[in-house]
Amino acid sequence: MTRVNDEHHRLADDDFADDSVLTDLDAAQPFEAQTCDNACSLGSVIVNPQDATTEYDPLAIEAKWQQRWKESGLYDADVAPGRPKHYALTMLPYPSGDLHIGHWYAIVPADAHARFMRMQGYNVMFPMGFDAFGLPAENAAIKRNIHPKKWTFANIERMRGQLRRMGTMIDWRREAISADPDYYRWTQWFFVQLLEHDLAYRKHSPVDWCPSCNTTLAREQVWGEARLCERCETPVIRKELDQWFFRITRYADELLDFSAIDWPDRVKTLQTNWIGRSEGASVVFHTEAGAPVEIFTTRPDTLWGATFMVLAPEHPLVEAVTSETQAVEIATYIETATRQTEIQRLAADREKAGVFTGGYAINPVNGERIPIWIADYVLMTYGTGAIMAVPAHDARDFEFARKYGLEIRSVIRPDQGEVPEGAEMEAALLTSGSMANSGPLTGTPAADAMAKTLEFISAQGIGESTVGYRIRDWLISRQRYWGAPIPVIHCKDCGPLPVPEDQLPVLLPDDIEWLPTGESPLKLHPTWRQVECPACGEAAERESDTMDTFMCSSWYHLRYLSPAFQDGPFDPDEYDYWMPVDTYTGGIEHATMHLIYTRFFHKACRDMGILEGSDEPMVQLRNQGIVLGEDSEKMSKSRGNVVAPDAFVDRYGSDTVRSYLMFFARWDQGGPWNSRGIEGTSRWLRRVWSLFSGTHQQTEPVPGPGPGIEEKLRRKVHQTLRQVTRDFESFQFNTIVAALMELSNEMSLAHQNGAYGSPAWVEAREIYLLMLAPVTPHIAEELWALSGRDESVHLQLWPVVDEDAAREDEVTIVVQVNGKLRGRLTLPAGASEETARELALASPGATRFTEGKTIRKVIVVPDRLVNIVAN
RNA sequence: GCGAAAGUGGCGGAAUUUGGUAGACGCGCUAGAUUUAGGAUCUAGUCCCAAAUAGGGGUGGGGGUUCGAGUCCCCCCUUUCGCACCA
Repeated sequence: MTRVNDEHHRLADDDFADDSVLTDLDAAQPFEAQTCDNACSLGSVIVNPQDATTEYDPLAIEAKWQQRWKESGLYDADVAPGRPKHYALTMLPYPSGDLHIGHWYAIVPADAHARFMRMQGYNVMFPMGFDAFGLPAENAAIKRNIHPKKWTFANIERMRGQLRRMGTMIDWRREAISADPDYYRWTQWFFVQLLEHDLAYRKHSPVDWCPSCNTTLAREQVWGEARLCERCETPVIRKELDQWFFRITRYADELLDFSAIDWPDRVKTLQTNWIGRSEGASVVFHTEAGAPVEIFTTRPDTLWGATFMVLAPEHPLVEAVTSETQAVEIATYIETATRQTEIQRLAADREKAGVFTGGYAINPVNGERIPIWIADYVLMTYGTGAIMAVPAHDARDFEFARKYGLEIRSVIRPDQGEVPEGAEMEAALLTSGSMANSGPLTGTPAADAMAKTLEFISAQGIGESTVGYRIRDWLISRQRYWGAPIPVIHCKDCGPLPVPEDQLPVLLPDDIEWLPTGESPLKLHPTWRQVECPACGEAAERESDTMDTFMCSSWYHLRYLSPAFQDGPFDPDEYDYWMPVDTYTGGIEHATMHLIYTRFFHKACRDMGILEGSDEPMVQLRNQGIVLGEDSEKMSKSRGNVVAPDAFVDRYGSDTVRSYLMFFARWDQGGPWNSRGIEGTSRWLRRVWSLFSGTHQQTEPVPGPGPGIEEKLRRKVHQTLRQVTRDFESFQFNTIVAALMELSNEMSLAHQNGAYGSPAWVEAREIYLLMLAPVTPHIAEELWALSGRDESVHLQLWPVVDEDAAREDEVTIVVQVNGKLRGRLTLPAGASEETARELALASPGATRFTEGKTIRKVIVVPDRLVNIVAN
């Protein structure tokens, strides 16, 4: 999960991970929040020498408050029965070395939202941790000869400091690190539970293997048609191996049910497509060779149009059905097909090719003898690896039939027209129609075709309705060192057995050696694998594969509940209070990986009796977009367009970086970083500072506010409060900052007009600082203190909109003639339709255009507009 | 090919509840003020055409509904993302 922000930081951005980090690593120092003293000595970059005594000095302010917040435990979140809770979670980072701008973009608005919820009165927990197992650490180890553990924990230390500088409300007491034995002990424990509940199994099967990462990958980690490794974009190859799987397919139907969660449609669609449920039938075809072949079809109503059958080249019955005369050709084809997959099935318009096996099957609905072919357009991994081919009504089968001169027979009568003659068809007929040439079912209308056919085949005992899924069981074995060892012992006599719970964790050995074979050092370790069989006591061997790191990240939100808990993966009291996660934020790239795994994991744990309550782990999900480089390209070290947040924090302070990240783009969309744009939020905060720190005070005596000034100020304040509240609720951070900028402009004007010091001003300042608190917590805290408050601004409740004050008492009414803007009227709010109509009709803007015309109609929208229709 | 999202100034982006003043806020730019200086600050301006404040045009293109469309409907184009021989 790792990639808090953009897609594969983990490895594709090894770019990020390796070089950049390692250069500093020897000198890696814990990065502590600056104390006031040294921060002050750094000085402020933006200085107006004339105001040297009162200038905004973000670095000093931020360091001071971060220190105080830490000391006072301001953000500690504890179980408080009876108090409404809010569990705000953001996807944990992978400790790649340095926090980059994408991490800031993911975490800062999530933090602002969490702070807002806290001011709404919730007991908010906002924890953080590290997804610390994974390949970059091993790559670093091999490349730089640093132990993965050392590399990882040094990076964590560094990133922790960088995270602190953000000024978040993270409760660090809850930090969890997946590579910590106290953590992975429980990851292993979960594996054992899954194994004992038959939700984990070991199977010898073809799996995707990345030759560059030297490990197997889950189906979810193989991308695109070219079948590239998700991390290094190397084409994967296929290997036959004994591997561990989790039965996620058992949960396919439940995972399609999103009714209990508020997640973006996009994610729900991605997961739905990934699961790929399709209803159909399985039908058994007998073969002349004897072995029955089961097929899956979504169109059982076209059974009578099946004129041949196709098996995947890997289908186990290929050999059995192949005739002697075709054996050589078949063997050659299989070899070619296999090699093709191994090299990589090259892209685009692969023409369908296949070979006749020489064998025949019997179509069970009509007893016809149909040839059996093999072709690689039939996939062993979907359905049963065998299809009935209905060329008249399937585009692929049609193409294949034409190429090899196989019979095409239409069994659908289109709504208009006749049943097409197979030999004359130019393309497969895919539209609906009634059944034709279909024996007893001929004439069945399209609407009943499926049901009737299913009824028929089930009555005949030749098939039944089934559901096919695209999703496959989750392959979790990795042939790597830096991961949680799969807690299994292989005994010659007793088979694979789980490590007994009292022997967990199975610790990773530290004394490892990297051999150039690319193989996991665990496999080659001289002693680590040697154990006694827990059942018979004989010599046995440890499993040397480790778990997919997505297993670690499937339950980290549970470890945050009680990271030190020793009697189980989490403290049930904490679970009962805090779970489920109320707001989850992170990148969309995990839609079909982490976000589907963690749902499965939660449901599996529920069924194993480990947890109860909500059927879903995370109630609300929101995704942020990606920050691109200034060149509008994805950031990468090789492109040299990586934005380093530290430099901007040094120069402008965290509050400025925070507010700019919230302001510069729609959060869910992201966009290119602009180093000049940040000047805008920097200026804004300096103006806010001078407005509220006292430096804006005029030396001349102020005559007092003019007429209506206070009222106008209050109106703007409460209107802004209404908007900001609503925008926080809907994660519209850019307009929150815009609204605050607008209000400070308005207040500046009010100040010039003598509002300073008036009751309306005092109220405005208070509300302003409260609204500012979640966005820029340090400056808000400092100005709050300067205004004479003793208690932290972050302990205050969110202000309430005074609707009376927010109400406009005068409105501008637009006068249109034939829909075109012709003038404006200022009227008291709530003026009657008659008044508006008459004033509009008499207005010079209108009369100029209505003169000499007949007025046909006048539309009056109260407090909005008057449209005069005339011709 | 299938699925989803999106096209608004030079740029990032606003336009809420319900179709009702398009361009909020900021960047950039222009002019001026101030300053020894400025990548500082302040003031004014900044959709286009046209022009002193009139008027016309304008939200990817075309059509439609409506008194009125960035917003609703239909067709097309473009971009991005996901899936991709799924039977």
